Amino acid sequence: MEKKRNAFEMNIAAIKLMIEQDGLVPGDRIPSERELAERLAISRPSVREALRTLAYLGIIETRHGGGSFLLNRDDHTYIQIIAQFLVTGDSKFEDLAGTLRLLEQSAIAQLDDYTFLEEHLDSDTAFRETLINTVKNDLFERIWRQVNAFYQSFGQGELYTRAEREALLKRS
Amino acid sequence: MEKKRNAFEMNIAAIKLMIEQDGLVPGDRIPSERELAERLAISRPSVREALRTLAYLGIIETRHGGGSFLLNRDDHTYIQIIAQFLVTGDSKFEDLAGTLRLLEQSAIAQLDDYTFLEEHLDSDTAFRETLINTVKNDLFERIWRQVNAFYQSFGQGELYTRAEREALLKRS
DNA sequence: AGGGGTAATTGGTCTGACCAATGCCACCTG
DNA sequence: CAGGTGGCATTGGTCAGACCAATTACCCCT
Repeated sequence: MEKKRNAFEMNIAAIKLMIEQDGLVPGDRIPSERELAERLAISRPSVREALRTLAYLGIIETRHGGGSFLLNRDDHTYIQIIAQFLVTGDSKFEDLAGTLRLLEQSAIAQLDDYTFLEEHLDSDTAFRETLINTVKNDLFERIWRQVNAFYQSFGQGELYTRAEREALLKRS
Repeated sequence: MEKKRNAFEMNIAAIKLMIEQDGLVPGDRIPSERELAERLAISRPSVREALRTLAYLGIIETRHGGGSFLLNRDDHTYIQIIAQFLVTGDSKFEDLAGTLRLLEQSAIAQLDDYTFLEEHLDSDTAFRETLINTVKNDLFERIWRQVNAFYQSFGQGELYTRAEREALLKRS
């Protein structure tokens, strides 16, 4: 395929290829930085630049003095990375509240039984937390948690009043 | 809060913070590696490890001899990069499709006039793109775009059939 | 056999150097 | 004066080597 990629990306690809060829599985330790440098015929700084990126992506984990280990792909660290860049910059606070309302509205729309939600009408956080848990979708839940965490970091209060919570349930 | 992050992630955060404080916008050139090292009081290899990661994520672009430049957010390729490492199970894919349906459902729920959407019933992508544009919420739109880009990277086809698109409009 | 301490291993960081590509600017040439 | 053209400064790309810090492995002594 494209062999015009720069050296850095080729190094990442080479390390990935070596992991596959060595038959390494999540949890295994990958060769040390010095050994990788020797096997790939590149310097250790170059190896480190590649490993640091892989670690940032959640592909591997490095332990000082211990080594680098393949991570389980189910750790879902990728969504954290995505969220980190989603919430940076110029996202206004109104966007945060609005996005939360949209997410929770779609969660309510697919509810068939919502009687147990009435038990949490008194607490804004418990109400919304319980609501999101009814959606059996891990990605959706993680997105909501990130947006909600960012919303909370602004130190704002409740998203809905009690009357609004009651109205949400009656509308369905 | 979490200030126990390792030095590498703090360097990335520091560079991102400097970009914001300097008021840099996409297209601008960021300080040279040597200048960054001096301003952040770290070594150039450490700066490079951070910059290489940012470049791999598509946040910046580096030109040999020219410098490093901020890229437009829309050009970020980290979704595809991460997807490259996650192409294993279809369980994740189900989450992607489900999340997209939830997001778009909430977009439809707040529509009052949807006649112009009928013009795009023939195209799945145009239909959903137009739908999201009706929501005047930058953060919501960005989340949708990222999830949709992730979904597309799996090479799947349409999210809805034409009949489903028509049903979505009639239900409102 | 168990515990403790030391040495080897490994990641973390830095200094310094040199090469390669780019960009700028003065200089030369028509 | 206009345009090219060469060289020099800047900047990224890569490497070698060194030293520190944390962990691990192993040996030795009890």
